[in-house]
Amino acid sequence: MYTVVSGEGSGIGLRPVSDSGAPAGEQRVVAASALAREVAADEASHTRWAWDDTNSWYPALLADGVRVDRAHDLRLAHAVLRASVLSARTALAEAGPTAWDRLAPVPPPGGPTAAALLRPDRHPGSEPLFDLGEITAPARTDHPAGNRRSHDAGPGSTREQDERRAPDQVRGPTDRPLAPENHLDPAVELTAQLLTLKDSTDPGRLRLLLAAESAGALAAAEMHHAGLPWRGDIHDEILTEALGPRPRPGARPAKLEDLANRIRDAIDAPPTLNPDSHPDLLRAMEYAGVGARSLRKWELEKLDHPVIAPLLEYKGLYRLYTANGWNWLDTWAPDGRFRMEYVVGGVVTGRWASTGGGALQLPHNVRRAVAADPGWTFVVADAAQLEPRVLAALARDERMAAAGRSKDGASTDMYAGIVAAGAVDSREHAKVGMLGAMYGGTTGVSAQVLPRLARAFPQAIELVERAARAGERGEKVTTRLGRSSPLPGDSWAAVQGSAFDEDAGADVQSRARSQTRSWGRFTRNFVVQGTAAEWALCWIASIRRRLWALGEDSTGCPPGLAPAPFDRRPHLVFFLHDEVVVHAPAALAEAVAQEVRAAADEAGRLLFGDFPVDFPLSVAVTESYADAKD
DNA sequence: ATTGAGAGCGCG
DNA sequence: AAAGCGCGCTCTCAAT
Repeated sequence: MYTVVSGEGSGIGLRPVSDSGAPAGEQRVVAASALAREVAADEASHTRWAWDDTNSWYPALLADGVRVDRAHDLRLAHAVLRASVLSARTALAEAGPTAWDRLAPVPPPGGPTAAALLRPDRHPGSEPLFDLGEITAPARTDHPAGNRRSHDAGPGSTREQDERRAPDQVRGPTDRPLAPENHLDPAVELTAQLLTLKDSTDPGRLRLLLAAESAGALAAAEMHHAGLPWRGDIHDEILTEALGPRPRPGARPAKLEDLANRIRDAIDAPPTLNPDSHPDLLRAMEYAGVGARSLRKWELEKLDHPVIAPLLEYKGLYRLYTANGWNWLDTWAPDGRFRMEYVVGGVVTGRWASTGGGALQLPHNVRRAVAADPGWTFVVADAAQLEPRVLAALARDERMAAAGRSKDGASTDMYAGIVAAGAVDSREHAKVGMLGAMYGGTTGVSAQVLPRLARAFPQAIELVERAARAGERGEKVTTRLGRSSPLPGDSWAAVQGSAFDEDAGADVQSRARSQTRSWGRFTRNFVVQGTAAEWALCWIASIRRRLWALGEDSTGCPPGLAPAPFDRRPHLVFFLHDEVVVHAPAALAEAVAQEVRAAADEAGRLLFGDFPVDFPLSVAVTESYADAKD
């Protein structure tokens, strides 16, 4: 059973819809102020809440202390169903783009991103659907961004990326308003999606994917609501220790100023030289005979010159200061919680992205500021070698899966297992070899050991090779649960075509070839990264359900600093691709660790049934995120 | 003033 | 050791 939630004039409509998509009762309209109470009452019926965008509705419910168990996020589901090859021959996929294709993700309320949108103060979610078009948060586009770095960006690559953007992508507020007929009813859309599932070639997998994606949206909203416990005083301590006291606006911190002077001295540069200006610094270094052709850290490290040491130190501290300095602290964690803004499904592969705050790039050197509340603790868990294990299971490569299983209490390190299986000589070779196989590496050690891996694990290697070849032909590839890759844009085909012209120059042909291989590397990686993302979604979906159930028994716990409804409950506070942080009453830590492990097993079964693949975790119970060694 | 690029680094 | 996947952020600088 579903309950469709929608804005209806001054109130909010709640419409029961059956699992087959048929209306299952009259819509009732309730006042916005009564929504939380109504939803809480209906949770007992275990309904699945269907709404346009989780962030339009759920934050307000959480603010009222109401947690929901299941949801169906129509925007996210629509995107999956439109692209999946499993639903390619359905009405929803074959029709033209609708308003649902134009929706940009709604940012979490109350954060810097939402504030930047200058929205008039309204009750969130009480507006009709088409108003969502005002959101200016950048929608993720369909390109794999394989050409973003300069060294492999051929001429015109930027233009190509723009052309790859589908014409129906959401744009900013200057975009023309959607026509009234495009203002679609969420109940109508839900019915269409349920029919699409039924007509798809694998309803089971797609249903699971949509449920996992929506559960992810719930988890992301909950993590934003709860926030990551953040000790501003510790953060300040880290910064002051590294940089000196906080400088007045416009000034460099003392340590940076110091290092800047040492850099200038070492290369005889004038005091006016700004080390933040790459062209100026590089020119001055060239004049001093340093011999650097770029300012990349790993290239500088190879050089021997008095300027190198202070320059490397400067770069490190500069990074800390600009990306995660006092400014960041003021903006993103002013009140003891870092409220990260995840963008569920924000990456083409299905991984999450984030906007503002850099939640997915939290550097290790500030993680000490992530400290549990008094009486509480963190359970930090990460999946060991997730992607190669996913590949083994995806390919049903029994020998590779066996290399990842622990025997007789032996190591659960899959790379060690690959060595033990006699495939390669060292753990390092196993690691770079597998990474190369999954990323499409063509040089160095990675390429050297690939043939040995292919001999030992022919099924796994064949799977990624086939994905690469499909991409090179311009075809879609699909993950375990049915998320399909985008097609390359029009300009891709144009370049391919022009390479076949009689008078095609060598440069045109080589550009076409390089573009072909680049897309092949993208699709090669898509199946693995995308399926790993699905495993992770199932994992956190299971975790959040288990944690809630665990909390039922802990009502004796004294309330913590965590906001309701999590004040007495262990809850997720951080997610990073293959890693989670749970904030839990200290007394529940061991129970939480057990549930997190059970959730990983459950995720493996959901994706791969009884195929014998293990997903071992490394789990740490700790007061500080920094102490969780990974 | 604002915008877009390139460079570089953070994370998985 | 520095190529091969996916991202976001912040800086400078040139163009608008």
